Amino acid sequence: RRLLLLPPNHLDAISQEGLSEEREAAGSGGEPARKGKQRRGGKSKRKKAKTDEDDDGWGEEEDSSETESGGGGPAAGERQREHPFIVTEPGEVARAKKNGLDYLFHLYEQCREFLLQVQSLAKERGQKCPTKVTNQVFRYAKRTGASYINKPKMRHYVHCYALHCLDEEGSNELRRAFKERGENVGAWRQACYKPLVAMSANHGYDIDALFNAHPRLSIWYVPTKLRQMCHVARSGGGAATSAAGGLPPPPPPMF
Amino acid sequence: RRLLLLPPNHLDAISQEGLSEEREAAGSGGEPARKGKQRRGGKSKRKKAKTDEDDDGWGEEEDSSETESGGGGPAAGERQREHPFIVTEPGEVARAKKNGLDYLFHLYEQCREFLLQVQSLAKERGQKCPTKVTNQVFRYAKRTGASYINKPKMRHYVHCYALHCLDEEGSNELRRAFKERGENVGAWRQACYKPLVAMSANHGYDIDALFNAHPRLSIWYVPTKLRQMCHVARSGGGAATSAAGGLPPPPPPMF
DNA sequence: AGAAGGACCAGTGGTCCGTA
DNA sequence: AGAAGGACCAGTGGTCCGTA
Repeated sequence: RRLLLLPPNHLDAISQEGLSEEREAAGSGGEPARKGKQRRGGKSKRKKAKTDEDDDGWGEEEDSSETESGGGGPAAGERQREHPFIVTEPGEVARAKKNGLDYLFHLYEQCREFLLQVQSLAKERGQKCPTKVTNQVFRYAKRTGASYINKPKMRHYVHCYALHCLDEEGSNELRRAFKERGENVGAWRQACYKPLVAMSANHGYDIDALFNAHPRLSIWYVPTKLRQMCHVARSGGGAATSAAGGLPPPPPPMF
Repeated sequence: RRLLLLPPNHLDAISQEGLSEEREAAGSGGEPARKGKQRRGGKSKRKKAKTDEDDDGWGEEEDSSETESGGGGPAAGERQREHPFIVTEPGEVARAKKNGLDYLFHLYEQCREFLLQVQSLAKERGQKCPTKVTNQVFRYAKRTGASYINKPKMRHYVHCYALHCLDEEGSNELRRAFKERGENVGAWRQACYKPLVAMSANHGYDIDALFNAHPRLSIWYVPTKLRQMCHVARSGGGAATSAAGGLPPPPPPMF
């Protein structure tokens, strides 16, 4: 069951060791390992050879077509990243060093499971219990081996996941349309904002309420840009722009 | 209406100016005002002469009995603080440079009003809306002139306020008993923990649930020590201490 | 060019400890 | 001594920008 959650090309504990070595090597002499703006040098991450259990049918590849370093795993000095996403239809499996959108959404479900575990641990220990996917959860995910999950990525696509949660049909249609047109992931991502703003209008443009009403979505922070777009839509959506003085801003057109 | 919320001895805008001067004087030469561990020197706060409107019947004094500086307001170089709390019965007004516990609890109600204002502003502006009394709320309170409200003080007595909210009768009895015995505020404060832990037992020792069930209490963070005490009570409250290996810790005796 | 993510940064929750 | 609160600090939310 757990293995089904692994990504097609995840990094493993070996990478963690690589990181550790890097960290230790940095503090030469034992001083508190200054973290100046320049801490980008050391390249020592490694990728492990893919094992059979890792093939979970989610995307597959990254094996024989390993060109950059001849034989086995990549040489030291290569920085391993997740493959970029491409716009895929629902159910479509991405090929050729790409990841599909089903996999993207799957990462959000994984984060939710990590949150549930962190919550469960916190309760056992009598500690504060997070209600959202926090830094603590990302750290836990990484420690648990899910090194392919990171905060910037998850935050970047939250609103895409939101559309998937709130209007799966609409989300699916959008994916098909953008794949058809050959648009890249960035364009699809941008297009996910509009239907969400439209949905928020039915709730007085309260995007937080919309997120909180959905149990799998409520654990995610509302992205700043989406909140701003809903605010602008509420304020500027009407015919005329209020020319009156400062105080009570445009009333929300509720339902 | 607003004036009724002011404390018996609040500081005012003058104090803020004093602080500003202090801050500017610190950065001698224009460098980024280093904030080393030593930033404790400058004394430049001032207290303003009390005006008639300030007499709101909450505690009164600090007027003619001003001994330390002869005539009018205190001289520059005096650091003004709120008067310390003393244990008072419900309805009892503290005298002689002391503040009573009704006033303490009143501060919590004031913070709630400041939170409501911050929330209202945030919603108007389409910004994140705090659900708790955060740093932002304390900053807003201070800016609005409530310089007598500060975070360490409010956090220090949160559990006392919790008892007042959740069991006003019990809280009142405790106050009477501790006043009778001539106990100081610290002793009364310590005594407020126990009844709360006992109440939490009825909710599976889930102190967060207890806080969240009360609308005026739910806006306050659960104090670390109270959470720990509830955890200890849940774990060690039973007859025997589990000698078994690590994993599933003591089950909560729920109701 | 398009995209993934290490690392930074302003402001947070939490509370110590120099102060009165 | 008992108590109020300025100021510190580790770890947060947020995302930029050097990287691949």
